[in-house]
Amino acid sequence: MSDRSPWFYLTTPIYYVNDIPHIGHAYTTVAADVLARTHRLLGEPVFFLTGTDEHGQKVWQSAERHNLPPQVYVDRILPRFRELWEKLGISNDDFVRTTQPRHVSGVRDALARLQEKGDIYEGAYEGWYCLPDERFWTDKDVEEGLCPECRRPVERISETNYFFRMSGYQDWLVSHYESHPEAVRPESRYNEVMGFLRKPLGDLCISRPKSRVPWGIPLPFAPDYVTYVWFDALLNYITVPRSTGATPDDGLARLWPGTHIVGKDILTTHAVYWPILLRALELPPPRMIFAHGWWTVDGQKMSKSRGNVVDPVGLVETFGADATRYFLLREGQFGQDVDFSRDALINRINRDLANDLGNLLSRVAAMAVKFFPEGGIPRPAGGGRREVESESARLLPEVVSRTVSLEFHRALATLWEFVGFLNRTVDLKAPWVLARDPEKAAELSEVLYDLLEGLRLVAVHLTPYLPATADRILEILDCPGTGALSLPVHGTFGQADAYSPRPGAPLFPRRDASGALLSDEPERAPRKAQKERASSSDPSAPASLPSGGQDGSSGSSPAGQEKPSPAPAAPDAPQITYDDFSKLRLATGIIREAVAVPKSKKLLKLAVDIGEPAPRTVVAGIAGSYPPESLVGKTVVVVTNLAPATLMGVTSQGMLLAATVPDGVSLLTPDREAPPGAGIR
RNA sequence: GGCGAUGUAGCUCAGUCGGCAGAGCAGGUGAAUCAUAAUCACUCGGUCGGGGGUUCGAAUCCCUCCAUCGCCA
Repeated sequence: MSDRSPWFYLTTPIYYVNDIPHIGHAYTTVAADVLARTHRLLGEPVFFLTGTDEHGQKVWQSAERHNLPPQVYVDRILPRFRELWEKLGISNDDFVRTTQPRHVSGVRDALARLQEKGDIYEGAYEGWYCLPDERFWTDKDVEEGLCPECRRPVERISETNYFFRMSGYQDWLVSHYESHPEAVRPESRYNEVMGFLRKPLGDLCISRPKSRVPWGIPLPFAPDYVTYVWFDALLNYITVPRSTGATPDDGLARLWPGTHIVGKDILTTHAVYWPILLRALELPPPRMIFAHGWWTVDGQKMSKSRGNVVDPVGLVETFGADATRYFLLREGQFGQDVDFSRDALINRINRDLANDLGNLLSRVAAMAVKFFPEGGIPRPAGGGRREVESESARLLPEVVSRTVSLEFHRALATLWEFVGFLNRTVDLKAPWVLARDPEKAAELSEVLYDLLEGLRLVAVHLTPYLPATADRILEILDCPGTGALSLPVHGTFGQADAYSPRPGAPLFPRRDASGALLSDEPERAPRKAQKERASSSDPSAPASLPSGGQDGSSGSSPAGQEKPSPAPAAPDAPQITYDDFSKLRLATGIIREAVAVPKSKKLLKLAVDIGEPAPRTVVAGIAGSYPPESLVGKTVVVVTNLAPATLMGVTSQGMLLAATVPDGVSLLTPDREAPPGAGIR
């Protein structure tokens, strides 16, 4: 099999569906997303896979506790991950679940093959078993009857199981790594793996008796056993490629070998067991395994028992997907541990995103419009000094090469070097001075073109990291990407013919120390006040960080500013004018009929009387909070000039206003009786 | 206990082949007024963990001690 498939096949680990997603999951997946998007930007065919690990004892037990069949249970908790990836803008090409038939059959095929080759044997095993960790320990490991890893009690278990013969492949693996030192990174992890391989490898237990663990893939040759979750999970990296071709072998030949991004905790599994398993299946080893570091929180290890687990959903909701992505990859080296703190996050947002980048775009776009109200700032003819061009040619290729080698923080630092250069250029060229002298009009135009073109290049190179922000920059520059961007086509200076930018709301509003938006800062400099804020300003903050709009936060704003923070309802929501608001037509309406929309869990079809000759049909996603019969006769608030939309086959001619509350929604209703169709302002 | 790594400015870190100690953030001073009180310039700040050695010359190479971390047992 050729090792040089043109495809860039990239995976994250599949996440244990029983876990609550935390910042570490987000870290791995965002990093992989940036890498995948960069390779796409370079014009390579990319297959980016993530997914969930759904078998095993813990899932089975949770399902039992919820009184649900395991499959129903995992279907129900799956959205925790899926929705997080959606919110974070993850561009995976496929999503594997270990309960999918394509995976199950792939695992069974692999097991049957190993069995035929004689790489699997039956053996007895006796040892101490830690139920929560789902692993055995030897007598030496166990201290006082407690699991050495999690300190919970272990139990003595003796059982017959199936084992995978690994020892026969050890020499091969060592020589493979000796000739491919780049295959495990960073280097310190490579050294660890080589150290691990200096000692003889034991065989790997790959089964669990069904009587103890009923939730898994049955062994094809021993139906009373299920496949051990690790073995099951690893194989996803090839069961999915198998499912993408006309035949399994076609699909595999196209995509495999892949590149794996994993956390440092699962390095041995991926760098030792997995290549050997592949070898036994006569497949080549992975191209590269990169083990990244862990997040600490305010200098402390992140753990459930400490209660300091950082919730990525809260981060995205408070700070936005792009700011979160930026922080994750900018704050530390990808191979090493990094510390999370709310102060550091806010600092990155204010300094790098708002001040350096956002403000650069604001000032350049504002000057372009001010000095050339008709727009059309052309690409300067001929040569001349092109500092921006040469600087872009010096720095931007490095941004790409750093990214491709997974040095994300250095890639971003380099891109920000260019941003800083553009800011310096503004000060140096002082367009506002040029603008005072009509004879300098040509020079002014050239300077602005250079800056705008520089900003376009920033946006293009930002695409993998901050996709939504990159789009917004291109929109403001009025050169939105025509479909897919490509570095060879769009990545060099001088591509745009002319600029007529359209300034918009700030890319990243500044935040105060509590994280609230500072959209309209008061006259009297609050800067001193911020500087003076006690370092112990929010002793209460540590644990639950940004788990949504905890209203404690605005009250604890520094220096006793009583000013209510300007409603940070939607973190990235631009400020609107009264004109904007007045476009909205709101009216009271009385619900005359309410029925469930067939096949929908959330939607109700309502007939709402808003004083028009006939009631309007409005489809509302409130079935979770209101039984249909409870709604008839209720007075509600309707947006009446919303463009109609068809949901589940029913056309809705408006929408109801409702507050989002913890357990669903709460409809807005007038405080006193109001007739249908009363206007609302 | 074995193997490996790390220790550089208040913080986070870069430092190639041995050749005058660097960046960002934080601190200080000033300039500018296009911009989200943003930006820009200048500046303060280091016994390169301790000790010893090699060398004309050591953050860099060698030895040793200390501290921290990782993998394994």
